Amino acid sequence: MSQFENLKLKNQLCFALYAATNAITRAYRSRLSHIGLTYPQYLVMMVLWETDGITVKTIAEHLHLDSPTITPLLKRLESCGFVSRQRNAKDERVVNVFLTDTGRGIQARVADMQKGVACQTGMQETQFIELRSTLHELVDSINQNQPDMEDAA
Amino acid sequence: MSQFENLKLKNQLCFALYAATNAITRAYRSRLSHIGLTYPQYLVMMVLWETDGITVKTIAEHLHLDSPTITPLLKRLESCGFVSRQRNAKDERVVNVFLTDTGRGIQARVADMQKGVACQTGMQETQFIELRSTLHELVDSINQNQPDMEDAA
DNA sequence: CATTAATAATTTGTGTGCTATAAATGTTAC
DNA sequence: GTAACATTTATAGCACACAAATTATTAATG
Repeated sequence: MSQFENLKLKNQLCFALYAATNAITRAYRSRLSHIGLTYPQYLVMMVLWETDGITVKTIAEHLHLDSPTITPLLKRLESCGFVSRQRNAKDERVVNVFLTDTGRGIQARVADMQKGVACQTGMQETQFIELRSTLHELVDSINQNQPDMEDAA
Repeated sequence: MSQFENLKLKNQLCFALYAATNAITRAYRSRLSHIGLTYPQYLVMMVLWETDGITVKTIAEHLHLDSPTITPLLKRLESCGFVSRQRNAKDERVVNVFLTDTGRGIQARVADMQKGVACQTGMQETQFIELRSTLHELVDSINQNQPDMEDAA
């Protein structure tokens, strides 16, 4: 047993997460490219399919990302014809994002594609659900225990 | 129950992974910035602490990334003084990467920092190990079931 | 009412992560 | 021994993800 056993790559939970996310994103990438979406764009579309017309800020909150991250992403989605962005008349600071007919139209194709990836993971339903649940707990836990106060320790 | 229940964000395993990886990377980012490393750079350093002097290709294989991805990363590590890159004399296609004294010297500080993140996850040892194991299985499974043959389906 | 504070979105700059391609070197076939 | 092929790295360009700063608008305060 070496010193620094905790710094071995294969013992790291963070690396296991990192590698798994990269792997599954790669699995989506080739399939999504046929539809004309990137993986984060696919996530945004899922948010809009659930709730059309919401604001940039709300989309960012759903994805646990910042507005600056998704602003250029939404512009690309708009230039591809999947969404339209409209500044809110009542509060002109706000931009609402709406699905176009095209954006709604690809939903069935995306659902098919999604099944393909699910197969590729080769995971049982029960294990799938448990893993998903554990990961959501992890996210909540990390966000609650944020130090945040910049050098408070 | 709506049609397309499988396309809801909160039901997605991939999004749970994506969000968890983003959250844990953020947790590392603030801590690593004091040391002068980014998160992927930290992963490379862990590889080198285990095996100094290996090639660019081998590092990439350990991290499940491609050489073009880590080449600029290694250059930044070199300009920060953590590693040195040396072209192999026997086979001049190959570049070996070596730790500098500085690169070796930060290992203890990084080990301390790592404990802080482990606390922030608020995870029990047994759950930690099980999650890590499940994720490694998932990565193997995705990589084995690669379609790969470009439109074979 | 005017000034200040807060909020929403964008802009800018840095660092990945990928694809595609090129360049350099090594290996093999003839 | 030279041509064809494979391997390794580097380069260029696109798309995130974030921090910090900016702009525009609204809300809050005296």
